[in-house]
Amino acid sequence: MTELKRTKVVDVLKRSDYGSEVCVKGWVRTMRDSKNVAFIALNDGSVIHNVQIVVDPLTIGENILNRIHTGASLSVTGTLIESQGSGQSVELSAKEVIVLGEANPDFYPLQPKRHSLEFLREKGHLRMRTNLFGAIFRIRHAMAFAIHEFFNNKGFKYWHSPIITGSDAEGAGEMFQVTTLDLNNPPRTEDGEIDYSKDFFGKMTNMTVSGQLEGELAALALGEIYTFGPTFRAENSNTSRHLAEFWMIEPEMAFYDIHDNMDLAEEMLQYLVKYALDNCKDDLLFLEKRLLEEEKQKPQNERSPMPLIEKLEFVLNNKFERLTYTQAIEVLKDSKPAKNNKFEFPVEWGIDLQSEHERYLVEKHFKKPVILTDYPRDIKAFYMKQNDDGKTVRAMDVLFPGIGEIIGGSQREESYEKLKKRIDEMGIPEEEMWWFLDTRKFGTVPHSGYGLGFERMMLFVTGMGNIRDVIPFPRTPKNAEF
RNA sequence: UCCUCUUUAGCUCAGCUGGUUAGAGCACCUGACUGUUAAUCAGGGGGUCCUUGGUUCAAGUCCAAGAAGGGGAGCCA
Repeated sequence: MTELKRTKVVDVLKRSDYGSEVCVKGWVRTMRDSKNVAFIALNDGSVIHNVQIVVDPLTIGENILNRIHTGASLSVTGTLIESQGSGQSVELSAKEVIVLGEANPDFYPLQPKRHSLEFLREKGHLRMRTNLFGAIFRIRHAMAFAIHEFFNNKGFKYWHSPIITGSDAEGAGEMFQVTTLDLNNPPRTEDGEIDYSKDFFGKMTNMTVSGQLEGELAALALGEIYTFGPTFRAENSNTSRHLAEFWMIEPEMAFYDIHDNMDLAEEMLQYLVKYALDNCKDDLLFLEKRLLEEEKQKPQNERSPMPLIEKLEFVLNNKFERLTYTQAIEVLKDSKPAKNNKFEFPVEWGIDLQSEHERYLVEKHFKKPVILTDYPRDIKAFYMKQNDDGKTVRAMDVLFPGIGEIIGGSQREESYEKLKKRIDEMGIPEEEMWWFLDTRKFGTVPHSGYGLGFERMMLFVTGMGNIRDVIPFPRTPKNAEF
């Protein structure tokens, strides 16, 4: 018998040439059987939907059917038929079922029922076999692809900043050290300090916390670049919005001022949302339905203001609100919670905005994404362009409902003197920054850039609540399983 | 790191002011059923009540410490 080529489930479901022979392969989601007929829901990850296999126990045989449980992998050859049931239009009438791999029901942890997200996190090696995580990771792929498509369409060059850095001046948080020294017996200098000249790179090295500084070098040569790679922060952060290893998109553009920067950020975010709506509708519908069911159990005031797809369309169809930090402080001071002393942290010019302040602006006051600019100099990074007022810098943060800061960026300081002065003021060792300063010494130009947290974008698009559920294998304090 | 909540069957959870043999639904096994959609119905097996220590005649239940996990905060993307 000549072997029939496999057809993916996503393609089988589109067909209507009833009577054709078809071969599908996949994993069993559920099996229902009765005396004369059994039904197998088979999924192969190509689409959220299953194909229904109709099995006549006399044809296939009890010894095969007894080996089929949720999670088992099958190769099924059969005839494409119009479904007599109501849940689907096509199904497969099985002629041959081969059990590729059994899944012992005494040990296979996934059941055809709802599991808690916490439980599935502990089964991180299997959770992508569920409808939910299948949908999430198909969308994750689509978002990554859309990012490359967006920037490529605009002529940006995909740039690879190094993962291992010899600089600890990136200024975005605690770093993971990279070393090949024997930790039990490290070489020491005469002073008793660890002698990093004996380390692999001849100096102390760490995992990068940002590819921005090297990205700026590239922007000042190629014009417009973006990075898209993993980033590492050794912060002891235990929240639903932080990971120790996450993916970040960092565009850097020569000749862009802060307004060009904001335009690009807004256009990119809307492009990604549109891409999801255009290409991931089935998965989004599943996520929306799941979210609605989940929220039924919550009190009214904790529920989302609109269903997932409506929320995405809203962001797509409305301009982001743009205002300065100073204006935002005015709005906050005038707000009800401020007047009733409801904010835990009082509002005054100069403070770093707290979560409660950002949430008020985005979720209560403007009710849409907000871009804040021109923050006080003292609460922002050294490389941001200083305004003429001597107090503020040309920073921009994009704030999203439910997520908070999804993008942080700025116009960069292009003046050698001003940048040098700031580096000195903040006590950053100049010998580590000479190459960065050189860009301002030789052919400097106005330029801008920002960083988008990929998983935070994923949170928004999928409507998920915990960042650990939108990355395949989350790395967080005390957790590096799988 | 701080605040707060949780930890009982494979999973999701109930178990009141301490009191005999620890409960349900789902899953699993057996049987019934001509087409099911997380099928249904009947029966069955299944527990170191997170760990350690304490209070008590008696602890799943009260107290203390620890561990793991959730939610919130800080840091940020």
